[in-house]
Amino acid sequence: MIIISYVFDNDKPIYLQLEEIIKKEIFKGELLPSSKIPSVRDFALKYQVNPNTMQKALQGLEEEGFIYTVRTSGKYVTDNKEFILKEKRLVAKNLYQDFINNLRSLGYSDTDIKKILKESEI
Amino acid sequence: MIIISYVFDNDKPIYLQLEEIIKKEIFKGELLPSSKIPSVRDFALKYQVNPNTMQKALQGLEEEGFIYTVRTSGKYVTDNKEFILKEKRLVAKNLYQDFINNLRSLGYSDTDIKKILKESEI
DNA sequence: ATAACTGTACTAAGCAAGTAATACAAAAAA
DNA sequence: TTTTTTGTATTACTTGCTTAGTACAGTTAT
Repeated sequence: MIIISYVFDNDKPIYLQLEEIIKKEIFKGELLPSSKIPSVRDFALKYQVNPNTMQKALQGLEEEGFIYTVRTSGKYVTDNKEFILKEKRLVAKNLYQDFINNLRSLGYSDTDIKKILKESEI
Repeated sequence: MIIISYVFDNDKPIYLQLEEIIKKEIFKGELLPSSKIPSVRDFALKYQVNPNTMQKALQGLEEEGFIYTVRTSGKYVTDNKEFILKEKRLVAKNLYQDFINNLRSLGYSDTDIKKILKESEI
């Protein structure tokens, strides 16, 4: 059992942070489609959280369609690769839009923003 | 007295959201350097929050250097225009870095990111 | 002088959300 | 058949934010 010593942000509920972390594992292919994920208790142990907290996170992921449950057997990553890819792209798109909107709310014009993006080296 | 019917996000403390809102008013020049801002009670009324909540927000802004207090007279926006501009740029820079880091955490490579930025129209 | 307005401090109460502990039900494994 | 493992439900605790009320001190306006 690998224990992940993850530092959680105090500003957000842990279960939401867990959702994001696990979702990223799916996006990155660290959790493969159709594969069985660790049990609620094992997963909780791995991330050093309460099993209920982990369950809440996994319920969220199930409602979103990333995982499904076979009762008394376990939880599995969806086999819908297309869905995973689309979600990943959607998240990226939303990150971009939020970024742009935030710059605008600071008072930057679209011309300013284009300039900022052009001059930026990653 | 203009009442702002602002919808606060339940995920974050109201006083922090107020700090961001007022900070943006300063960045945008809606609150000018050296100008007097509404009293704690008036400001609270304007945003429909408890005076204590508003005071907490204004205290935060004072600690950051955006406003200063003249006791029994009122609170004023800093006259340091240079500071305001630098802070605005810092916020923008951090937004950019967070954006890039988030894309990376989704599994996008730097090459992917460059492509995304290049193909994006605002 | 008096009243009104400024920021500030303090206490208490209540509420909501997150977390934790425990117990239950069903299937699989031994 | 018994034990273990799975997900799930319920209940209680804790924490932090918001709200509310009150009070004080100093300046400004009347």
